[in-house]
Amino acid sequence: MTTSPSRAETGTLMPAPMAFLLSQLGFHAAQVFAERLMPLGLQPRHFGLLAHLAEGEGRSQQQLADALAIHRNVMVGLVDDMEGRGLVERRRHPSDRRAHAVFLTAPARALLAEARRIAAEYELELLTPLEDSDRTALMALLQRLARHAGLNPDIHPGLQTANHPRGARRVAESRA
Amino acid sequence: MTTSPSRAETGTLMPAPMAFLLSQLGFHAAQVFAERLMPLGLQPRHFGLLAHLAEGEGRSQQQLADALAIHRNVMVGLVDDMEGRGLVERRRHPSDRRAHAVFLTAPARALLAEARRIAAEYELELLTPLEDSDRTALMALLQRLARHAGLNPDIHPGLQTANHPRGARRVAESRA
DNA sequence: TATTGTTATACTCTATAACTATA
DNA sequence: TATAGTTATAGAGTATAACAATA
Repeated sequence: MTTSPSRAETGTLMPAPMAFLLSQLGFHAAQVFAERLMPLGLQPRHFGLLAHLAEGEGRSQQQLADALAIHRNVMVGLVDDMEGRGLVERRRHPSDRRAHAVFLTAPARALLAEARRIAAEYELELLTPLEDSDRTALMALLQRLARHAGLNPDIHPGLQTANHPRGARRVAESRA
Repeated sequence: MTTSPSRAETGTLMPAPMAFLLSQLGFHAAQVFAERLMPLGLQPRHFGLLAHLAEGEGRSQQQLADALAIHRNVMVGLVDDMEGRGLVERRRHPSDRRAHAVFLTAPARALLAEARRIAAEYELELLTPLEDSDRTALMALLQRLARHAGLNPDIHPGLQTANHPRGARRVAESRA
């Protein structure tokens, strides 16, 4: 082979090196996290729902969907899945007979704890090359960017399933 | 409403605040970039291919697929699409009659220039809250993380289409 | 009339495997 | 026998719209 004049945009040639690097790292982190979660039978969206419920149970599916920016139609399947595995329970909503009140089960709490352990473990690996002062500095810088970008701490853009008035999503293909 | 004991994991409660924030920002940046590219009729993958070809034309589809970590089957459709829009040309490969040599067209160069302008513009917006010294520091920190994570400057994980022996991808759903 | 949960349908995207023509 | 490009098929995931029950 040896035909590799490749090794293109190594940073300097990119018009948006920071955005690209940020995006690369962000997708990579999400990918690794998802892989490590797999042995638990969980996907990031499951983790997101569990973590959110742990902060306050009894919410309706619509409330959960809004909070995580997942479409309610998708939330149905997500709750179906987790209820089938005995991780959440649908109970009667105290004030709205149309809605369900979603609760965690004991096994779900144990599973969430384990998932959090895995997340913390990966966090350490990811940050290995940085000393404490660097980590603090990086965190502060990223938070400033996140704040300016208007990011909501509860919402991960990778889990969004459109709808929520949040900007176009349609893709421009000129294929067929 | 006012029923929002929500506002959960605001950073301190997260087991992996840096990884989560990084991922949030990375997905957000990719999302905004994709939206801004849409008016040009381009998706990030189109931009990736154009940018890569601009660094060296005449490569085979397989070489391009390897370089960008896109599956060759997907590369076919991508090149089909772009060829149909007059952005790339498939010519005879000088040394391998099985392969095509892919080249950019003049309109593609103009389009790539415009896309780069858009990218540079977004980069500035994203980095608005940081002064120059902060930007330099952030860039350095992210590069250290990227290097440690083994990221390839040419490959964006969000464009990967599996196959390439790069680790599992299968998802564990226990639905049906 | 609007909203919650649900379901059905169409559509997009991807994975996988196969095939051909070359190597 | 292996590889480049291509195509076909099936599957996962999503968007959209509709519906019944309730607000």
